[in-house]
Amino acid sequence: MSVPLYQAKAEFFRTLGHPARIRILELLSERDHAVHELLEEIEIEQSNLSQQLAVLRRTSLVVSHRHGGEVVYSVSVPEVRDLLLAARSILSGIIASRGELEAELTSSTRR
Amino acid sequence: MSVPLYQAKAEFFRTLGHPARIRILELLSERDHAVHELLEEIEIEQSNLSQQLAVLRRTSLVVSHRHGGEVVYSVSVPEVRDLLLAARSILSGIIASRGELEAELTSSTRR
DNA sequence: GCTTAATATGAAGAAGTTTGCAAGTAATGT
DNA sequence: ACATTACTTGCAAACTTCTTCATATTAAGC
Repeated sequence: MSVPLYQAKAEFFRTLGHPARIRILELLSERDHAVHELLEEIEIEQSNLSQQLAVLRRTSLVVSHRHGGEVVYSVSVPEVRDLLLAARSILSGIIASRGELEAELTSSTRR
Repeated sequence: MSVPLYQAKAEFFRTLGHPARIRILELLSERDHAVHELLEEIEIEQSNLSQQLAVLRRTSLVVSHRHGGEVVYSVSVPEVRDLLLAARSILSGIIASRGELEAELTSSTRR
């Protein structure tokens, strides 16, 4: 296994490690969106959105096409959707067990 | 969908966004390892490894058990393995198409 | 050609992460 | 008890990422 693979993987995950970028990918995995449409859905400054889109473009997770006045973005890798779903299920598992633990620690049945 | 979910997802991915942490998870998803065993596999200072393990512990992705003199780590969420595999396949897709592109741009068949 | 809407880029400060070092705790062998 | 091996923690310096503001680019409508 080539040495810098871990590096590449880490970078890939770091790309996903931002709330705005996650939302962008979720919106785009439903359907293509123009930038101003994304801007309506996501609570973020215009230039910031543009920066986050640039990050996703750099890692080739999305591609953009000019369509008249608008720039339309789409996910270039459909499997990203599965990855987001997998992450969601892992996360909810973790949150659920954390919740149980907390409930146990907080409950008056013991302590 | 609760508002801070994107936040939680982003944090989750950020946890995976470090080469050492990826390697740790890959090693642990093969089998449990004591810290000094991980240390042999991963090129990193001992205290740094410990910090990265702490990060993974905080997010509940791994758990540790003292076993005599050693501390043994294990993945607490088996699905992490699938996630890493999914990421690998997406990544290699991206890298492959980037490679093609580069080959095209570099090749003397055009330009 | 000028204005406007849509998007991108650059730069600077704030915030967050990583790393290495020194010091701390814990169990084990002698 | 003391040295040793195995690990963790605290902290400051170096580095990376985020956010915002101002400024550029690009196409469309008048």
